[in-house]
Amino acid sequence: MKSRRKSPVNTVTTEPQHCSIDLRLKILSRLPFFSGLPAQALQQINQRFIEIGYEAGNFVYRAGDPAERLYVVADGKVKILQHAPGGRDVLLDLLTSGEFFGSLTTLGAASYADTAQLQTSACLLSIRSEDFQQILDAHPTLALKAIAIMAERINLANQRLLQVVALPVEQRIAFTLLALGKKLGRRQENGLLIDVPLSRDDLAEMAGTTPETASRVLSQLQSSGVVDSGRQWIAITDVDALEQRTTQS
Amino acid sequence: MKSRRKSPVNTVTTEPQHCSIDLRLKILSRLPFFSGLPAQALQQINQRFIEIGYEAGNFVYRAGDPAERLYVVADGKVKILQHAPGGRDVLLDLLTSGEFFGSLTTLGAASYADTAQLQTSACLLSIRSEDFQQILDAHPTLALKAIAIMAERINLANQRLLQVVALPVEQRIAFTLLALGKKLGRRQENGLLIDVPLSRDDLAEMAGTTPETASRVLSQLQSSGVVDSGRQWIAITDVDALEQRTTQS
DNA sequence: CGAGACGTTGAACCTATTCAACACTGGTGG
DNA sequence: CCACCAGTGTTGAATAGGTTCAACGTCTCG
Repeated sequence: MKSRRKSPVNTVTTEPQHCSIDLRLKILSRLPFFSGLPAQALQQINQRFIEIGYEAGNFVYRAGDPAERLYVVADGKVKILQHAPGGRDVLLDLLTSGEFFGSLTTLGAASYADTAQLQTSACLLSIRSEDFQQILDAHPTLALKAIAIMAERINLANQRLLQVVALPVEQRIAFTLLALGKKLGRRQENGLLIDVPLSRDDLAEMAGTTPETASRVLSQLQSSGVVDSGRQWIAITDVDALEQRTTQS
Repeated sequence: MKSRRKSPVNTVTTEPQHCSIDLRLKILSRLPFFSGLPAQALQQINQRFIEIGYEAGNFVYRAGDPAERLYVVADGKVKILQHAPGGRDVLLDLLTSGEFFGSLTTLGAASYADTAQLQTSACLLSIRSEDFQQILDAHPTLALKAIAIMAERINLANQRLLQVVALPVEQRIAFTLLALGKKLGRRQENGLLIDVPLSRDDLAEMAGTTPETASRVLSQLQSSGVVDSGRQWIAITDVDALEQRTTQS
């Protein structure tokens, strides 16, 4: 039975009102950064942010652009890419509501090393690095949290490096799908849906392989009943079975 | 001509007096963290550190150990490893005098994700994460610097991931050697000596390949006159030629 | 001097890429 | 409304790059 249902992924375009001032405060207060901060301080911080609405496919910034802003995802999904000279890319992360990216301070590199592109239409909050640096200066607790989050990201990057070097493609794809499921999964009748439009190319760029190989592995997983997938969507139907694939053959 | 001179790498064991109290202050003031801080504050911070001398090969900590200390390299070289279940490891970094590793705050993961091992005998300064967190709290400028340094490390990790995915072994090894030369290079008659004992296994673990392949590539580079190497040492005799190898065949 | 770690080289093998052809899907414009 | 087309996904076969296994050489240190 090869009938592929239409994509169950929610592709509804973000409405303008989703970026309302109310949502802004809510998003900011949900951020690991700002949780626990007095409402007044939050209000002040909120004023420094501007909001930007984009359509899917648009670039927030490209590698090489001057790095002078920090971004927070209010609604939608953003993908962070790294380009190789040979044309092959790596998809570093898929960010969702509440996560930040870009430049935190003015101390770092002068230009972005990676590219940020909208995976779906989205609403972003943005602040000048300069302004955010002042906020960090005024609230040392926030800086400590930022350090902790960045430490985690370093560990994640190292983990992925290890996987690419030490594990076969099949296992890497299994890990990638599980991570996506954990982060972006939505419970459904058919299983755990990865709730973002995701092509074979995207998956390949996450697992460090080619779209053809990603397709092959996915086909095999599908015929084993571990995942269900179609055009631009993937659902994990058997999480345990997929976890087993991360260890052996 | 295959005569290999004895290793030109300085393998002198760190003497106890290298870890003297004088050196401690000097090392700390050289740290990106603490540069520009008033001498008095530095003195206070210095008191929170303890010093530890280790012999080459010893482990500072292993993956899984409770993460509760931050370390600073006073003298010697430390390698940071990540272990794969299959036995294959990745050498994440080779730290030298002035660099830090370990756990900066108590907010992060409860245990280390990587392993720190001495590449040479070394002297380390160490502070409890708890105490360091207080220092960061008291000096927001330090926290900002820490954030910048971590952002750079994230970029570095992503860069390496990209290389492993997109570039052939030869180019990865060339990049690795150039990075090592830039960081640990010492000018010599025969060229730029990578001033740390480095086996083929180490090089392989840095470039994400096997010792056999590393040896083969190195042999080829040697017969082209680009590098000179022996047991546990490598020198770059022609930096420009090596840089060319990072782009093409 | 002997033993063990380190390094080199060869040959077979295998995994994943590459190249290519084809199928399906969804949206656009005639 | 249908036909078309570009984007997306699938599958096959050939290829190549690197690993693996193995044997041997060399250096260092006790």
